This record gives sequence, structure tokens and C-alpha cells, in this order.
Amino acid sequence: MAITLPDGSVRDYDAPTTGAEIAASIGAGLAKAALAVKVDGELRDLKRAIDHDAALEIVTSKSPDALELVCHDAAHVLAQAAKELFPDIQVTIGPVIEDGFYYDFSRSEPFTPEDLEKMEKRMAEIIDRDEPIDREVWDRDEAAAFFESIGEDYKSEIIRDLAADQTITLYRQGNWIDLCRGPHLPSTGKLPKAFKLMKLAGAYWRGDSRNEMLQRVYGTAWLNKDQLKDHLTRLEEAEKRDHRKLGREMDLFHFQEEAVGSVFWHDKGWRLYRTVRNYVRRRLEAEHYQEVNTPQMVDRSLWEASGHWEKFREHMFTAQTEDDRIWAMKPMNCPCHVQIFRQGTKSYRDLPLRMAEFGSCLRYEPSGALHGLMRVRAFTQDDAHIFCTEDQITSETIRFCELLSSIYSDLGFEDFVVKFSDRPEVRAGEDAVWDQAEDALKAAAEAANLDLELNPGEGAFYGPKLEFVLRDAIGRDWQCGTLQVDFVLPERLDATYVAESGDRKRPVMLHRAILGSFERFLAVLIEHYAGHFPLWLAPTQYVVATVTNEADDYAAEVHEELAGAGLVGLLDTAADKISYKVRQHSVGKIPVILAVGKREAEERTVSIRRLGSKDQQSLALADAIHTLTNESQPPA
RNA sequence: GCCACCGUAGCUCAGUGGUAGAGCGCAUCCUUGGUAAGGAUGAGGUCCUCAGUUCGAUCCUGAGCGGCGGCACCA
Repeated sequence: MAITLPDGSVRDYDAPTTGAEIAASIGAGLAKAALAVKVDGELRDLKRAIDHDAALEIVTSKSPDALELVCHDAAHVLAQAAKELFPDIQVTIGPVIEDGFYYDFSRSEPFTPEDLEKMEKRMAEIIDRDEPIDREVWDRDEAAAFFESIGEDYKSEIIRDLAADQTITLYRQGNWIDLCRGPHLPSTGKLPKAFKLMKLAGAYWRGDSRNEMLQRVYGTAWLNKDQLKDHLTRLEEAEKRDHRKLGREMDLFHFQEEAVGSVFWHDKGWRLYRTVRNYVRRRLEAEHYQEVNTPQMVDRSLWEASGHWEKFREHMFTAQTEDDRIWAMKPMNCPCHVQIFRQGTKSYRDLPLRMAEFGSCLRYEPSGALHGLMRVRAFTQDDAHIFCTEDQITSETIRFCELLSSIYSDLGFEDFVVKFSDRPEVRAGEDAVWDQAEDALKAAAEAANLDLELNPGEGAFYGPKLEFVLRDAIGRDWQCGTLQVDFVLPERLDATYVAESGDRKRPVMLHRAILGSFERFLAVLIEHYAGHFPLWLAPTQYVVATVTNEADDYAAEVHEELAGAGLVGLLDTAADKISYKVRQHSVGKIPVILAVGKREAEERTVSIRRLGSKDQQSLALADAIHTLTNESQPPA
């Protein structure tokens, strides 16, 4: 039997052999480091028989697959520990997720934080026991009956739902046996003690809110302690830049009970909001969008016609008036934009017609969904609808992608990925229409040179969509932009244009947003910059701080000149020491501190200190104003 | 909406069945000091709300509201 190794060398072995034996035949060090094996590209247990010619690769902690193996084993060891400590629980599933794993248990008593500690300790003990982990192939019915007999009903349910041709494998480690596809490490001792149980949470069985709620234990697992430590440091870093915390510290906005899910924007937060909005508005104007504004409250009949009433009624705020009319606060702008489109007769010459609105929407989001600015009940979309012909879908998509990528770049995001979401199970429109819409969007995305990740079944109910996901400064992904092709709404709301032939035709509607919602995007922006905004975005751009009160008059003059040049800042003439002021304003994340004392007043200069730097630069007042004015200009 | 946890000063948090405390912040005064905390004094609290238990509840019990972490949802 010929085994080909990654370096191209071929070794001969008697069949059957195992990955473990092959590793041992290559070297004792490798045998010790081996975690699993890749046979013809398929990840397998080290101890599993190999009985045919194959390309083989020994997986060690240096392999890219190692972390997933480790996380998967950590989940199993957690389940074993939990079962040992709490024999009355039922185990369900425990998959690997980003940065770790979780395991869902069924138990009448809730777990406590102390239980987590106990489980973590027991996991370490199981590792110390170094119990062999062995794969067993079982008959389906026997396996199902076995799990039923030991009271593991969820496991037997999983087995019964597995595809008929699926091999049923169980993994035994010590006194514990679990249904699992594998692969696994050869023994529990191979699992690095670089894991931590992070939190307890509720989760529905099979992710369905109609099912019972299980108790989920989240853990993180790594190849070594340094990696674990780095991960925990990253979490701390993320916590420090939490927009809710910075929003309070920087006096940007607040929330309160009387208006759950709606933002009270303070002066500085609203200035940031306006800066971004004004920037986007200029970019849209340059792209020949028309900006419109539509009613906040619209009779239910329009939402019935659009189909939203049927699907989203319980998530809409409504009001009833004396005349028994029911009004809905608009949860989106699309149907209103169609109303504007329908005014007068549109010609093919009017297309593509790009209609934008900074549309304030209200949605009664489930209470558990609310999260700072990220998910609110009152928000404003940078919404637009492009009414166009089918032939124009491609060129409009390309154009949109260029605009989006340029805007993301100006706002400090260079990286983004694009996901393609196709038809969901519950949807409006014929399959033929969906075929058409999906094909058109895919073709347009190809023409725009986008690398698409597929997101099956995640489209909007009226059409497929592209989702633009940007990556922030600490590597987190945020879905912000979207482009959706819609053949349905123009039909439902009877939008037409007169074609070249003189016939009436349906326009296609492209729903598109770049930021998504201002609220959410500003949260992303705050966390991306950790509050250290570039000058053009900073709500307070500078502070003029006096070294002594003898410089007060000159400081006031500097402040006046900067304000006159269009910058926004503060004058600090308090009788505090300059070092105290530098600290205060650094903590306040003001990008530019201009210190002025007797010397500056006499020489008509300023001493500039930038946030994050200890250096100072002495500049003539006129030069400083010139420099800062230039630097504070928005892009484009 | 569901599961768990939490709710005390502007913020971060101690604490107690007999109506409360720290640090920071804030105010006033002193200090005029050259780039990340000078000093003194002082003002702030319906201990989330409502009911119950109790001689007495911020503390115990229940309900509600809100927050936080997940799940579900996200036009």
C-alpha cells in the first residue's frame, strides 16, 4: 500500500495501518505531536484504519486544522465533565464556532456561574486522566435505542433525523460515549489546557423558538496559553471601545426608559451624525440621486398593498384615529418612493431614476433584539431606490459598488466582503421572477468584479440581495450596505414607465443602502476608531488651553479665529495646570490640543499636541489655522 | 418574545432587616503652574416601580419596568 506524504515522498506500508503508526514510522517526535491525519484531504482520527493507497498528511498543532480539532474536543470534554457533575442532564449538540465552541444541555435547574467553574475544573481533570478517545461505528437503530435507554432523547432524535446513508459513529472517551461525526484527538490528554468557559445562555433546541429552551455553555479554546491570553486581551479591547460606553464618556447620546430603543442624540453625537450625513448627501448629489422626503405615517392600505402588513404587522407601530383609520409609522421607505415614482407618467428617458431619502423609520423590534445604537426602534436609513430597466441592472450595480467602496474608504474602512443571499422559503413572487432576479444580480455582481460568498435562503421576501460586510480596526465584521433586486414591488404597487416602443412596462427596483442605518453605522464608526476620530469627523476638533491666565485674551483670539475658519472646538481658560488640561482633553479624545502661554501670546504662535502623541509642534497662528482648516475638510 | 444574571450619587462600584458609603466627576475657594491627575472645602441619593411579609424593607417574597449576555427575529 503506497502512502504519499506532503513532500512528495512515497512510503510503502502493509494494509491496514493507521495514521498513528505511519507517524511513528516517520519519527518519535512526530508521533507525539500528531493530533489527527488527513487522508486524501479528509480529516480523520489518528487511530482509524487506512487500507488503500492515499495521500496523507499528519496534522499537528502547527496545521491550520488543529484549532478546529481542539475546539471540537474541548466541547466533548465539556459535555463529559457536565455529565459527570450533573448526571441528570441531557446532552444535545456542541459545535465549533468562531474563537471556540459551545455545548447545549437540557436540565430543569439553571446552571450557575459556580457550576461553570466546577465544569472547567473537571475538564482539566479529564485532560489529566488522558483517556483514549475511540471511534465506533454503530447500527442506526441500535444507536437510537441505546441513547433512548440512557435517557438521551435528544441524541436519539438526532440519529433518527440523520440521512439514511449516513454512517453512525460514536466516540467513547472514558466512561462517556457520544454521537459524533468526528474526527477527534487520540486522547483527552492531547487537549491543551488553554480553554475557558465564558458564559451561560439560553438557546432553543434546533434553533427554533417554538422548541424548548436549552442551556448553552460557551467556551473558548486555543492551542496554547498565549493564544488564550491574546484572545482574552482582544475581548477586553473590544469592551473598551464599546460604543455605549464611549457614547456616555464622550457625551454623544443616551437612552432612557421612556423611549426604549430610541436615541437621545446630544450635541456632540448629533454633530457627528450630521457630518456623516452631509458627507453622504454630497456623494449622492454627485451621483445624480434625487433626494426626497416621505410621510412618517401612512394608512395601512399601502402596507397591505406592498405585502408588508401581512408579513410584518406585529413589528409595526400603529395609531388609530377617531375616524377608525389605522396608520402605520413607516417601517421602511420603499412603498412611499414608489408613490413618488407613480406621480405623472414616467418615460424610459427618466430611467435610471435614483431616488434617495434619509428615511426615518420605526419598527417595533423584539425587546431582546435591542442593542445600543446597533439595533434600535427608531432609526434613519441612507435609503435609495433605483428605478431602472432590466438592462440597466448591471451598470447600476457596478456604479453603486464603486460609490460604496469609495465611501467606506473615506470613512476609514478599506476591507469589505460581499455576500449573495438568494430566495428565502417564505417569499413573494413567482419562481420564474426569482430566477430572473437572481440571475440578473449575479451577473451584475460578476460584472462588478465582486467575489461573492453565498448566503442561501437569506434574501428579502421580495428579492435576492447583496450584503456588504465591512471589517473594522480589530477585525470584526459588520453588515452595513445592501443592494436588492426587486421585480415584485413595482408589480404590487403598479409602477410603470412608457418604453421606447410606446408600451407600458414595469421598472425594476434596486433597493440600496450604503451605511444601512445611521444609528448602527455610527456605532460601528465609534468602535472602529475607538472614539479617536480623524479631524473631519471629530465632534470637538480642538481645544485651546491656556498655560497661565495671562494668555487668556490671546487664547480667546485663537479660538475665535479657528471657529471663524469653520472648526469646532473649546476654549479652556480654567485656572488648572497645563498637564491637568492635557490629561482632561486627552481622556476626552479631542484630536488637537493647542497650548498657549505667555511665550505663544508674545510670539503669536500656538503649541500643537496631537491626540495619541507626546510631541509638540510650535506653529505660527496663521499657519496652524491654515493646516487645521485643510485637515478638517471632509473627503470629496 | 424566550433563558440566565443585574438595577444603590452624573460615572464605576462597596454596604446593611433599624431610611447609606468610597473613588472619579461636579461646585466654591486657594494655587498661575509649560504638556496625561496641585490643594482645601462642599453639594448630590424616593437605594428602579408597585404590592406583600414585618413593629420596621434599599435589603426578604411576588409582579412590573429597564439594563446586560445569549437564543429567536431583522422588510
